Amino acid sequence: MRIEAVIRRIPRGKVSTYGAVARAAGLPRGARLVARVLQRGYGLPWQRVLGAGGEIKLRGDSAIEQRLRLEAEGVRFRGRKVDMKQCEFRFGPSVRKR
DNA sequence: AAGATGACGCCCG
DNA sequence: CCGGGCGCCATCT
Repeated sequence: MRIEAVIRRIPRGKVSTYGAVARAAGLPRGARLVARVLQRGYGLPWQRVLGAGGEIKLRGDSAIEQRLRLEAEGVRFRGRKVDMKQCEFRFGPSVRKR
C-alpha cells in the first residue's frame, strides 16, 4: 500500500501532513484516506502525521499523546502547531519507478 | 440506495 | 486568528 510505505519513510524527529502523504502516494485528494489508514493502525509512526500547517487534528487524550511523543523525538512546537519550517519532512521526487 | 460521519484541505469574510 | 461552508473519499447506518 503506497500510503503505508510513504508514512514509514518519515524519519524520527520529522513530521508530515495528511495531504502531503496523500500526494506523495499519488492520491491528491486522499487526505482522509491517509487518516483512515493511520487510525486503523498498522504499526505506523502515526504521531508523525499532522494536519495542514502542522496542526494536530486529534482530540482529547490522543492529541496530548501525539504531542508528547513528538516532543520526545525532538519535534519543536510553535504554540498549538508544529514548527514545520524546521520539522517537515520532504519526500523524494515522487519517484514513481517507471 | 440515500444520508451522515470523520485523524482533511482550502477559500472567504 | 477564528468560524463557516464546500469538496473529497471510504465506511456505516
